[in-house]
Amino acid sequence: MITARPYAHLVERLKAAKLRPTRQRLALAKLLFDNGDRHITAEILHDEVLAAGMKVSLATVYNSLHQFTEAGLLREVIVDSGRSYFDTNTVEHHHFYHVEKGELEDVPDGALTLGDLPAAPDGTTIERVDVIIRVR
Amino acid sequence: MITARPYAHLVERLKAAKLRPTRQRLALAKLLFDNGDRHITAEILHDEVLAAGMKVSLATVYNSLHQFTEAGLLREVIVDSGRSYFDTNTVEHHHFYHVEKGELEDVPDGALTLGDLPAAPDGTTIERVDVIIRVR
DNA sequence: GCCATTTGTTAGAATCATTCTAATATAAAT
DNA sequence: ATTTATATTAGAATGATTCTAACAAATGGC
Repeated sequence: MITARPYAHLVERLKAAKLRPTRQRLALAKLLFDNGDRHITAEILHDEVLAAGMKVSLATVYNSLHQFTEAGLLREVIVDSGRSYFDTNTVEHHHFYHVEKGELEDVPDGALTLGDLPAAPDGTTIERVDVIIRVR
Repeated sequence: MITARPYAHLVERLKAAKLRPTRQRLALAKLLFDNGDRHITAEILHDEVLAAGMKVSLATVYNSLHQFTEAGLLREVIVDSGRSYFDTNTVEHHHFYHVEKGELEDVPDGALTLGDLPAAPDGTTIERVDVIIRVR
């Protein structure tokens, strides 16, 4: 809930993830988590945080995105060998990737059903399954 | 077929793709297409071509991989935001990706069936669908 | 509470994968 | 064979990402 103290819930969220609620992380968390579902790159988030008038280096944006991902607050989506996307929707789901615009979009829940998965190779375990539908 | 003139079939293959059969491209084509199905990165292919005693720059390896892909001789597989993999099997199929080893493996034909695809977003067309099964 | 020590965080500099472009080589035309 | 056009190569430049040294915050002893 967003109250009179607009960072209180973000402070709690970061603490719960065992990350100190620093000025930089709070600025990033606000952009990420107070704006509905988002698919974002480090570069774009960095531009946004600067546009909001806060000084955070690009390296810190990268560090934070990875820490948030590790903590389960974000999910990394790999669709482009050249830049990483991060998704604020951490529930297992799939994606459309608009190749030309470089934009990601969720496949609506239940719109895609994956049959039985094949057995994982010798001595390996399945960690995650991603379906990427490339559109133009 | 590999005959007494070990490059003849590769020369034909490159010509058919409207690419001049240069020394560099032949060396790369030999490593790629005369060794069964392969999943390879630019870096690895470069190491291999050097190990074979031929001088080809890494930039040329990249150029050639992209030209081969454009010509339909290779298929790019995106599993890692940081490096590109190229697959000599150009038939539509899916992959296991061993996250730790950084190795790709084909999902056996028919072992994975994808149900009906969701409709592509407003004014877009599906170009390609990839399923990546990340294993550990 | 205050200082010392440890632990966590930040961001400038370095690295690595990839692409760009100027130089080189091959092909086509005369 | 020489010129002109086109294709190819690879060194240098770029862009995304990571590393590490400087910095800041927390903890423990007094």
